[in-house]
Amino acid sequence: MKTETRKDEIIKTAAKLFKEKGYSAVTMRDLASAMGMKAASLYNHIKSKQQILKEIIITLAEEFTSGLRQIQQSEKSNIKKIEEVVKLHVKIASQNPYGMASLNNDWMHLEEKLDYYLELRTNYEEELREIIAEGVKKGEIIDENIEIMLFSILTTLRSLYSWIPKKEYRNPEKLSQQLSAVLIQGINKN
Amino acid sequence: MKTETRKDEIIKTAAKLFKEKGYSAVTMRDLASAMGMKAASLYNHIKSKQQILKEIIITLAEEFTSGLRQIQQSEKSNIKKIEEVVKLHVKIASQNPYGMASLNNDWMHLEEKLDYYLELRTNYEEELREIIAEGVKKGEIIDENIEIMLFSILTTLRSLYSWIPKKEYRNPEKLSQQLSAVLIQGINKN
DNA sequence: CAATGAAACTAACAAGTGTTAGTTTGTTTG
DNA sequence: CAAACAAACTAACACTTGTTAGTTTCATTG
Repeated sequence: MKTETRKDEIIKTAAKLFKEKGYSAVTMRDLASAMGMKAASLYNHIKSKQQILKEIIITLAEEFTSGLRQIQQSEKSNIKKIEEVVKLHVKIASQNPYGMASLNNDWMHLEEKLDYYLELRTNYEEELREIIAEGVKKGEIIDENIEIMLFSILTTLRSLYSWIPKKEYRNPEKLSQQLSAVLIQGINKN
Repeated sequence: MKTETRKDEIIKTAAKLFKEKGYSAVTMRDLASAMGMKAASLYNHIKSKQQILKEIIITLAEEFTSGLRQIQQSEKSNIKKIEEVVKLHVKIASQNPYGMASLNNDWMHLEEKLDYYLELRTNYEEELREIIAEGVKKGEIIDENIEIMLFSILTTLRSLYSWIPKKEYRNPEKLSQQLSAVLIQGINKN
């Protein structure tokens, strides 16, 4: 684990600002001012505003993708896999709630990397859908509309970033467990 | 029901654009071009860009507030009240998915009306919390963490606008019922 | 000590921003 | 027909945007 570079600090600060006002509403002068420097100085460390967004979003999207792949390959029940997915989201959202806001709200402002992002996102949804479908087939999960179960779970997990900052939710283990309870009771037969 | 004015058309078009790129990224020239006119001509009908956002968001927020108040005042069980809340969200999101995107993603760009919006939002959450708490007390709802149940339900309902446009979900009655099933099985004791 | 390099600066740019003023066009109405 | 009106237009404004070029500052290193 290397020490944090100036570039890392800029990206972290940018993520915080993006969360508050959104990518488009944050100017390079806003960002510079939050860093205690002039806008032009930012360009000693980063290539463009666009690159900052790209690094925030793509890094996170790839974390989700590789996290889910690992869960998928494990030999657990499908219900257990969903519990692991909950843990994955809680973990990533706890580590980087600001970045998660950009991922959720500003992905459409990706330019060159937009297609790549959408591919990751689509694959992620498809793999999670697969887990649920498998669970239904094996009788672990109730036979309710799969799309609705998928999106109910996913949208709840996706908005975690917005309430994780509240102090009640600072303990990731406890949060994951309670969240799993609420989300899974709803789809767990018996 | 009056016929749609030019102003209404502008607001509707704006909502569509705001959904795609967010309030800050949409310029008055973008909006004008989507309306087939020049930017300056918009000002014959609206006062400012800010006013468009305000009308979109505040109208919707007040619809939610008055909808929930009616549910609150009815003499139903708390589980039934939650089912009504689901219906309310499905109904509003079906009628105006574009506006809902602005409500969810661009409320922070409200200026004078920001405090009023936050008040409505806080009250809404508080009343829903009350319904859940009441349900727990009366044994209708499992004794799990109330905040987690609240936010799990609310965030799912809040993102309805993003998947309602898909054709599988165009039937509000069916969607409400399936959604209630998934969300409520999770908190319904027995 | 001289040279290097990281990290800040000032000044400026071309393009785009929301908005205003004043004008034109064409339809409706007294 | 004249007057009034809705709804578009052109031209321009003051300001903000992301970014580049070139320069200065100062601690580290050969």
